[in-house]
Amino acid sequence: MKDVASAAGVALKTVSRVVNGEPGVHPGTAERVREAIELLGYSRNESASVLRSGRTATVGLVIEDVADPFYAVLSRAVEDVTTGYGCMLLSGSSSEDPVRERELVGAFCARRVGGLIVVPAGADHSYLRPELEAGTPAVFVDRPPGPGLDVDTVLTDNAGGAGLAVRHLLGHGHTRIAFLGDEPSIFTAARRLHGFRAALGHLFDERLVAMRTPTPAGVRADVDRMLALDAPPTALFTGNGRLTVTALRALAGRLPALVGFDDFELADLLVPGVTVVAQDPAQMGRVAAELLFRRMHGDTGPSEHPLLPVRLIPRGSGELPA
Amino acid sequence: MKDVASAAGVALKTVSRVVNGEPGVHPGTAERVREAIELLGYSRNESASVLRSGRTATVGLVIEDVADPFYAVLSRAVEDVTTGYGCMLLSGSSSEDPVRERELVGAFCARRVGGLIVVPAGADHSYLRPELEAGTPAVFVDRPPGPGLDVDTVLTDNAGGAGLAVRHLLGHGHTRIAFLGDEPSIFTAARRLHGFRAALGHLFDERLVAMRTPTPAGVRADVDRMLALDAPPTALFTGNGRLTVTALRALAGRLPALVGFDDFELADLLVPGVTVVAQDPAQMGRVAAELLFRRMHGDTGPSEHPLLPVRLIPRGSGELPA
DNA sequence: CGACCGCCGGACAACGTTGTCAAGGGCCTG
DNA sequence: CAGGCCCTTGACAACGTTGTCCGGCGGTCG
Repeated sequence: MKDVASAAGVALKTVSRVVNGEPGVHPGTAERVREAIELLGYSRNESASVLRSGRTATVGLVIEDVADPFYAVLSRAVEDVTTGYGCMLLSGSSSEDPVRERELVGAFCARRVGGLIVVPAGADHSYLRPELEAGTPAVFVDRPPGPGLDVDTVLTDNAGGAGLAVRHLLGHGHTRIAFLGDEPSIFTAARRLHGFRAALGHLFDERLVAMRTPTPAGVRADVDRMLALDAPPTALFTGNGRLTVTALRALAGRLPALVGFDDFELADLLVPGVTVVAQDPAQMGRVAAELLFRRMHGDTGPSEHPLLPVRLIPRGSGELPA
Repeated sequence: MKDVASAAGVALKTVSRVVNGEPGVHPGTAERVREAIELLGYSRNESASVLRSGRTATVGLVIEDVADPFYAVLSRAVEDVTTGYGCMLLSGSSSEDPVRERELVGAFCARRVGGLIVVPAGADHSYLRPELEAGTPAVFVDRPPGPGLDVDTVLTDNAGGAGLAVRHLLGHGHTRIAFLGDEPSIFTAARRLHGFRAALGHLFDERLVAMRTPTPAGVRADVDRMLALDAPPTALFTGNGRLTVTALRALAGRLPALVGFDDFELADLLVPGVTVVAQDPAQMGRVAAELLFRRMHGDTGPSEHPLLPVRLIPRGSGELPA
């Protein structure tokens, strides 16, 4: 910048003004400065700018895994909103590891992000308190923070969605409905189990519930065990997209009625089409990002907790008779 | 940091030494400093650190769209390697827009990233020259840079893969093979067309080629036109994952033999299973990232251009007879 | 017992930018 | 014609950290 200033024959500050589009610079001067910038291939040092001004125009996003289509779509939505506000997005995958989550948040804060969007992996987020008090807003997405932290959240109606699925299957005559879910320590899995149980009422049977990290072998074992019962299930409710796909492979043709939580590409092309309770990850990302930017722009109202609706999409597998 | 220093009763520099794990600090002093850090919830200001030292421990990644599973997996692989080297990953989606690509690269450079991994959208990358000369290495992935830029690339054997697909179909008796590809201005699409044409030789028929951005309506029109020919194709080669899926929908049961470029989840569960020529996006990301880190660590050898192999996975759709 | 050496801690400048404040010059108004 | 105001420009300090250099203290060797 010093070089640009001397090349254009002006003071440092004038170059700074031009670079930042501040008013009060003679158009001719500005043009000369711009030429010098072009000529020298100058690019502003963001670090120095941040250091001096305290502003970063950066937002941090912690998700579970970018390679998971659900979070990939969510990321993209957040990125689009962020870009729309002239900000950059920093993101990282926690791999469901609380330690990694905390490292990522720490790295983002050290880079002085203006705000955080977090899909939490851990159960304790007291480490965030200093940042929140320092004025860095945070929005929790898909799962709430640990106890004692009053921040905005954007959650899906997990229990309601599970209820929707169960009632749909009940409506097609099923009374033996099984549930395959993720680890019960994961918030969404627990909420979906809750909704499942509540909608089934006295029809709930513990033997028809299996909750674990969805590995092919594990899911196959669960499916085999359930199908071998004296009174096997006639319908299956799978608790997330990965489980639905894993279960379809494990079933290998022995297809009971099936409704899955989460939509996925090609669900419509399978035979039969897979009926799902669909969330909208892009909407989730947009809502969270917009909320975050409102906070970053100074909205200090009480914390908000929008609950996003789900939608049942019948495609065939959920409409098979009992 | 100043506060930490006075709380611990030491000088600024000593705190700096502790934070950076530099030698030459009495263990007891270091412990006192760490306690003060913990107590005050201090976190180093990365901007100031970068400004002073010039080092960033950050890598920039420009891809086409995080929400695309191919790039999502690639991103994750790059992120894992980056994390392994103690670096942070900055990434952004260009949406196939050269202007956006350039903006992203500019933003990354302004943040003084240590290196760049780019899936280029544009055809001219001379704007990168100053950065490269300034010592910021770059690796181009999936597509080469515009002419006149001597940088590392990591590409897939696109033409070879297309040839593999065509010979597979020829081997099952097909002589009328159609090609649906993306915009020919996209490098990979052009290379795949090239391989397709070369492998077909005199059997190549221009009426059986359609190249465009894969919209459902457009692909349907292409498919309808080809199937209505006097001598319709008996086999179809689709030029990327998105096209394969779009074509499957457009075909709606009128299924000729089909081989797709790119593997995709559930390809094995469709009926028949979809035969594909599979790339390995994770490997692509890893190779590119490792190469970049070698450059960042000072390897100044001649530019490298690994060509990643592809693999034909027969699943049924490519083995249908003519 | 004295001098030298090594180890540890501290003072200070500098990184590149921007906020503050002030000064110069031209133009409008009284 | 003079005074004042606005527009444009510039000088300077400060942001938080780290590299450089120096000083003091204790131990060891001659």
